[in-house]
Amino acid sequence: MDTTKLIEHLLKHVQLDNNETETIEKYFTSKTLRKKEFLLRTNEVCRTENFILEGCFRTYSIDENGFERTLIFSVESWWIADLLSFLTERPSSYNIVALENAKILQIKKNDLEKLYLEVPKLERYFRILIQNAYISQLERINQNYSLTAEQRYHLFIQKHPDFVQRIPQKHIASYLGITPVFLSMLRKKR
Amino acid sequence: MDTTKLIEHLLKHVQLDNNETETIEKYFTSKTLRKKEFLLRTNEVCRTENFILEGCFRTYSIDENGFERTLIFSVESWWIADLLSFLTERPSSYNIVALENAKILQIKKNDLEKLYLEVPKLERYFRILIQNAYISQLERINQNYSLTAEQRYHLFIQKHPDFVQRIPQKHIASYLGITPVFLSMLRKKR
DNA sequence: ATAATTTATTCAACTAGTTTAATTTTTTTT
DNA sequence: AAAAAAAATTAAACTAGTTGAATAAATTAT
Repeated sequence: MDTTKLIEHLLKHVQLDNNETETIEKYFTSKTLRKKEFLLRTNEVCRTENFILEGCFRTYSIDENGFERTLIFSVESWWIADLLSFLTERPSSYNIVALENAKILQIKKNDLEKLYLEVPKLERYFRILIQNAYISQLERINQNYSLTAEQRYHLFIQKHPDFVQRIPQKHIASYLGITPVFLSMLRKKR
Repeated sequence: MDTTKLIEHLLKHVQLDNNETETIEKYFTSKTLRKKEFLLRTNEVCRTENFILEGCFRTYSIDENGFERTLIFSVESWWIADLLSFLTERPSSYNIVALENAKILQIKKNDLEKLYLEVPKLERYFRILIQNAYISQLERINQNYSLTAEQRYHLFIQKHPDFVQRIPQKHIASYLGITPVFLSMLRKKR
């Protein structure tokens, strides 16, 4: 199991000695998923925090009319889980699906709690990570309100040029909160 | 300076002994603001994390057409700051204004960093807090996409019945991402 | 208390984005 | 390589929410 990418990422935010990195490594197991395979389905409990080594995931919900709402795209070196379900051990209201063949590292809730006790610096690591995630969510809410769909689309391709290649348009539309039809119209304009 | 409310809130999430609570208390200063006074203005750096003892605040941005977008309402026992500006020490793009006379406890960035070293449990405390905030932001994004303005309004008054009393309608409209005119039309419907 | 200012309401014309459905293009499967 | 399935495009009718402007109601200041 190759945890290099994970350790590298941890080291970007906190200092760790060899003992600590070894302790950390022991708690993770690796898993591969094929394209279209689900990491989590609605009504299941999200049992693991997952660090993406390879591949790309989509987190989405399904509303009462059966429409999908994409909330998050996640790629290499990001963490992915339904935090609410993971923390509360209650059924999730989200789906997480692999958009490409993928490889991840997983840690269970109990193990993460143990790990926090053994390597308290990880409290800091995750605090920083979630702070950043929170900040960008807030910015996203701000932009959803103040920008038109067209502006949001151009901002998206500018911020995530790689996603545009990797991810089907209809999912990008559902991330932007518009219909695939309207996205297609916007693209035609230029 | 009365830090009871702060300590009570901390104790809900982490265990602290008397030494620790005393250490914590020393780092905070208290401040009062009158209604309409600003805690933070666009282009200023957000120097403090603020714990609300009394009163109600509104965090908003102003778009290129001069329209206000309300992102957060915050009341007693919540933390309030522009996290991005606070962490990066760069100018904020948000305004934070008191909607009522208010009393807060403040801690500066350097002091908070010191405090994290002295009382590492606070890393955990803030991690948990921000996790929760992140989760509710994500839910909010989800709802903004899947619900109509009318549904969002009814959800809002159901979730925050107190806010409806305390906060002018036009701010609630700007929080919901609609015009005051349209909110007024929705209210008329029932 | 009165005047001045801000906030909320109402209405009608308007527009950004949706819906439905048919057609074309691309991707996946065999 | 062909067939099947999924994704993207196009067009036209539609609707949720906006805009602007005028009026009424509620707050704030003098």
